[in-house]
Amino acid sequence: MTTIKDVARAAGVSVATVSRVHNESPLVTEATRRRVRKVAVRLGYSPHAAARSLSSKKTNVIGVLLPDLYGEFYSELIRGVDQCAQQRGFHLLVASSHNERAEIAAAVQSMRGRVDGLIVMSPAPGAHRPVKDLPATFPVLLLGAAGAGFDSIAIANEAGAREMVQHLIAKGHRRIAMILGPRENQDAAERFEGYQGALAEAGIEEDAALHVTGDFTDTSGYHAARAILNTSPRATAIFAGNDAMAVGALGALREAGVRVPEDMAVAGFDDIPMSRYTHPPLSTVRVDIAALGERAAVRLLEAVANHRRHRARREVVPGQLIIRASTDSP
Amino acid sequence: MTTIKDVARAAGVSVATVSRVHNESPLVTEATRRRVRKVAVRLGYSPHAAARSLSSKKTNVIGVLLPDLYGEFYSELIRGVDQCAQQRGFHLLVASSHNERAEIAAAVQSMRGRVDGLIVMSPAPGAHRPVKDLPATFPVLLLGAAGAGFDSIAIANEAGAREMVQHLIAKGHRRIAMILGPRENQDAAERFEGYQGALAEAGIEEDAALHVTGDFTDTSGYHAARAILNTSPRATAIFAGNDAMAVGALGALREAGVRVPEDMAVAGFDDIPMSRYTHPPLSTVRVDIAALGERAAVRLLEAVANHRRHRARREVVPGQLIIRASTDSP
DNA sequence: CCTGAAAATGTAATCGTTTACATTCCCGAG
DNA sequence: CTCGGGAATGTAAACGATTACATTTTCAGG
Repeated sequence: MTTIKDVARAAGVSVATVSRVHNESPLVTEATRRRVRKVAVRLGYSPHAAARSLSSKKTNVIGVLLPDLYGEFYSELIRGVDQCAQQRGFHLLVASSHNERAEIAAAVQSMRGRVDGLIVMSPAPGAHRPVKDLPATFPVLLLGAAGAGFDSIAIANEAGAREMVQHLIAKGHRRIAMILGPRENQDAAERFEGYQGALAEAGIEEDAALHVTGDFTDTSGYHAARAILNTSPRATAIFAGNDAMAVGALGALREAGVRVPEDMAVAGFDDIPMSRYTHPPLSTVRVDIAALGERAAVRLLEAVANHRRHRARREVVPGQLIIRASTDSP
Repeated sequence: MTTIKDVARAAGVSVATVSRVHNESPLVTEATRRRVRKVAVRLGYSPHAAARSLSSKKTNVIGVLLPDLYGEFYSELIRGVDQCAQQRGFHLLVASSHNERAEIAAAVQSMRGRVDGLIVMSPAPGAHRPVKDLPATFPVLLLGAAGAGFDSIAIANEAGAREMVQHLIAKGHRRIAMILGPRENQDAAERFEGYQGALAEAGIEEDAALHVTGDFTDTSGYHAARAILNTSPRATAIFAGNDAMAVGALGALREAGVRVPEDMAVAGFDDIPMSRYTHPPLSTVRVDIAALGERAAVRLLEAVANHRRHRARREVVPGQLIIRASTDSP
């Protein structure tokens, strides 16, 4: 591998000059610059990132720590983050910490000296604890759960869920079942609160028999829907904690010969690409995940650039009600 | 930030000893080891990755270079790679190079000194060229396109497509349209070859009017299907170059009141999660993407471990025909 | 108690950059 | 022609680890 020294020697200059050329320093003659560039290309030189970041204390990498990597949600998120990062010359170090406190801590640890900042998506509330014993000046952006003193971006789960349930109520539904997300999952909990809020507002009393717990997978939605079909009096609408479960529910209903939306309305949350193509197309709450990721990256890189004197802010991005055929008639 | 020196001083040993403790060297007394560990924890020390990799010439990171990040394919791939990598203590540096030769080159360049090995997915044949001027010993695994002297893993596109078209022919179809993937995309080209092969075998002559080009997005599939509806005599089956386009096609057919599979059979390729839930469920060729990614990581890490004396191999993973309702009747 | 080899620890060079500081070069003003 | 001062370049000290090699400690065997 050619190093900066090789280039310096071959170009007849010092390493400092070569370094300056590569960092666009104005302190080099145009002639020297050209000569060095040419030699560098000829020798196939490219700076050694580790060495560079050791001495400059910048890695030009941001870490993305996710609870999982399964499904379109994370894929979109990464895409959004990458878009912004790449554009600003940053790389992405991705890690999934299967949601256990210890694993998050380990991941955070092992990223020290590897990244300039961290986007942490903590599904369970308080999972950002391990992040605490990073130096206070280390830029961290929390996605989902907020934490005092931390930058964060969250989805307006409660408001979105509330609006969707209000929509169902407006369509005349009274017995509205909900397929909950995993316990301990913050998004899931907030969406449930929105659901409860809408019912309370409308003076509809809750029936615990209509609350079925899933785990955000389509399979769990399938089973949940079957359970809901056995309620009596039977529910007339299902609000699923996310689209994947709603899709599973649609499958169960089709199998059971239950017509959607005539016999049972179904709504989801997330607006994954697939929702447009289910049969019938799924009403849902859209959150532009890629945009969310991009925004997260922007905010984080801001913090990275400032380092000092950076006030942490909390930001909530609203969802948008998308009404499709699956909730269309009363 | 605490460095190894701080720990050494506080523990009353030399930096070498601290380093040895962290690297599980057997050359330390149990007593010293414990003492150092304790101090390290107390000071919140964790080794600086850049420094470590500068001197040890190992980064414990593998790079994943993808043409894009949109859609479940890449998400699954990353998941598979991460699973293996994480388990072996490696991190993942993800980058998308929007498919242009120059960008790939830039990405490869900027990864020098950052990663121990590279998984490169090159959609266009020959896109691995920029990889060439890495030192010959640098571990690279090509995904998709093969290259002489490179390790590679590819999907059996041609065989899979051929089998699917054979299936359609067996169902009695003669006028089978194909929605092609982007020109220049290797997977797309191979799938087209499989299609042509199956037709030729069956003695069916090709009709260029039945070849519509898309770009692997559902939207392009939608438009392609509309074009296909206007062919005359009208095709009775559509083989889409991937599932996303097949899904788009299904949308167009539903809009046009064309029944699937009675009036028009539809098949795809990839078996994305959504295929199970379309209406009707989509026949497709399954490729276990996550497994593919995992396999890629295994192969790459093997090469990383060996470094020298590593024979490059080419590996092809077969697809599996998944017949669902969308191609069920003649 | 001594000896010497093995075990434990320490010293210092090294990895490839960046960058503060020192040096040299160049050129216009006097 | 000399001088001064900015511009261009060079020198060498970091950065924080790893690791040959050197040194000290330990301890079994005589």
